[in-house]
Amino acid sequence: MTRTDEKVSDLPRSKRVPYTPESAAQGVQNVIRVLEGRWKLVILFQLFGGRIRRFSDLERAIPGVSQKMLIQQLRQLEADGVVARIVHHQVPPKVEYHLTDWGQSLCPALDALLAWAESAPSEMGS
Amino acid sequence: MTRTDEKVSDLPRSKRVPYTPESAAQGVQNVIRVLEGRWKLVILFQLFGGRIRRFSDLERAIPGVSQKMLIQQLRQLEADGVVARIVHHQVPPKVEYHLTDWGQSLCPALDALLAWAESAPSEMGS
DNA sequence: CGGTATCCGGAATGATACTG
DNA sequence: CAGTATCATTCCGGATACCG
Repeated sequence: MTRTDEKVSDLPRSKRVPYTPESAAQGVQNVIRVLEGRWKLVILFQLFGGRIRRFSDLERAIPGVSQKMLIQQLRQLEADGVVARIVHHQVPPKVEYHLTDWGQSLCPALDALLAWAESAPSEMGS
Repeated sequence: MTRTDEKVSDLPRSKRVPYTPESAAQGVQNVIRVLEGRWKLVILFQLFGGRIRRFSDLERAIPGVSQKMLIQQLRQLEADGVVARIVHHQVPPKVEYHLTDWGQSLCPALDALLAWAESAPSEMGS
């Protein structure tokens, strides 16, 4: 496994396409930045599978989140093109959120991370 | 693409294995937690491909990092079982870092994230 | 209902100096 | 060389109050 003529899949994209190790790290960091935040992943998992939820739905579905945080993370996800926002101009106001196609396509990558975590050597306890 | 009888791969693991959407989000958050930190991914990309680097190598290879942050993030990655540390008892001191097998196996998952980012609808500018 | 505005505390990061 | 210790700063998230 530590051969020098290693498999291509053992090397990151940075070694296969015109990316330096630094820019590749940068690229992944950008992704992490999109995903990080106390509530973003929770929101995403509430929306995966094409589900559409109102602001108040999310608020109720995510115990402990404040309005400030919920709207903030939703806005960031929206700015990043992961989540879409639909405003129904009516009273009382109604705003719905759902994943963009691109946001939905994040699912397999997240699964890969989950699978990686599950493949841990089983001594992780700290 | 927005059918209701969606493909299995359109749903996260939480819908296929005994995980709730919440615990699935929790699982991914744990992974993010391992990966987050201003310098961790940079360190990882310096180590991918079975590379072994000394502390000072990393310090030089990662412009802008302080000794404090470098050692802190290395220690955390080590505690999480991603990075291994080899101390050569000699003077001057020599300490080498490399990825564990498990850490190396993170590469494909990161590539998936990178691929996802590259598949963006091309309006991301904010 | 779906937000905004403001204040606050703790954690993460950075700068700098010192050490085995 | 490979760290540790201390202090300063910046950032993130929580609490609360108010608004169209």
